[in-house]
Amino acid sequence: MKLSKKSEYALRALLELTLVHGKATLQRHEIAARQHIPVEFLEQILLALKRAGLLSSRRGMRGGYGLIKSPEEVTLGQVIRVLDGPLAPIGCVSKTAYQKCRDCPYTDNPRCPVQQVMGAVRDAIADILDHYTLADFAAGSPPG
Amino acid sequence: MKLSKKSEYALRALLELTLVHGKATLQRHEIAARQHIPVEFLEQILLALKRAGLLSSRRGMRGGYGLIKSPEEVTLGQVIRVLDGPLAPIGCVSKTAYQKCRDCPYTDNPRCPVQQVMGAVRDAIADILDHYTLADFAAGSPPG
DNA sequence: GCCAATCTTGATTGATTTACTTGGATTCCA
DNA sequence: TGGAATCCAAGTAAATCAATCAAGATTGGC
Repeated sequence: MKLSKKSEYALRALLELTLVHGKATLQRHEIAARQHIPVEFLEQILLALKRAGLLSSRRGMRGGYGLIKSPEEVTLGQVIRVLDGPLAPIGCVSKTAYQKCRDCPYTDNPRCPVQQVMGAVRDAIADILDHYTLADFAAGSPPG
Repeated sequence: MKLSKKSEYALRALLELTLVHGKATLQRHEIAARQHIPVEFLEQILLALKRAGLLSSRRGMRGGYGLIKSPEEVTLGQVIRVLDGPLAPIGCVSKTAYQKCRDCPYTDNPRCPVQQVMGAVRDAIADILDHYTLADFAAGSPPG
């Protein structure tokens, strides 16, 4: 049940980009300094977020990164899925990346006890993270 | 946000032991066969559950493992913590294994945005798993 | 008392993942 | 054209995961 450093850094980087959204862009070393993130590691995270369509970037001397979408329409769930994959604790209850469980005596019967509990856990996690936007996150207050 | 194979197998093994609770004990190969678990791997899981005080065991020819506690008083949260460690996605929001987060610009200020979201996620997970007993699990119906 | 079945314990392995690092290529602006 | 930035593919060291293996300890049955 762990969040990777990659996802944590991604959230923190997006926090900084949300704070300056509309006003400025930031270079990787600025984000790294503000959030104490190893700069070269941060780079590959920003790149992934860019490929996922969340960030724009600009090379060269006055380059940097900026948030493309408005902070109200990006959820933390989306971000974490980009870097860590599905939120579900187990493949057979994932809604975004379902995977049939083999080697299980119930083989995908929805009455499988493991599937039932983990389905509930997945829903609880997704309920929070898919409703928590970057705007909520930067404001430091839960959505609602 | 993943559940390890170890924890999954532990839950499935305990499911079998719950089903025969009070009536019989089971040997590791019986559990392994019913739940398709590699027997030597299962062994170290059962041992960990025994050390955690959940199982009793008996060596020799008519040996085997049995559930010590009643299925109503063992929660899935307890089981998963034995094998996978804390439920919290990040150390600084764990209640059973709190760890101060260093290298974070907020250094443990409860207003840290990451701490706020992940705290909510931890609570949601624990709310489910710490109220879901082995009895609920074996019955295939959520607690309540 | 001996044997075979069973649990107990610790070490080891191989694959994968994590958290970075390195080295270069490309782009932009002055 | 040169320096400052992003882009991108690999590589690496350490940890973790999922087993596997090899010996020992204990018990029941004969």
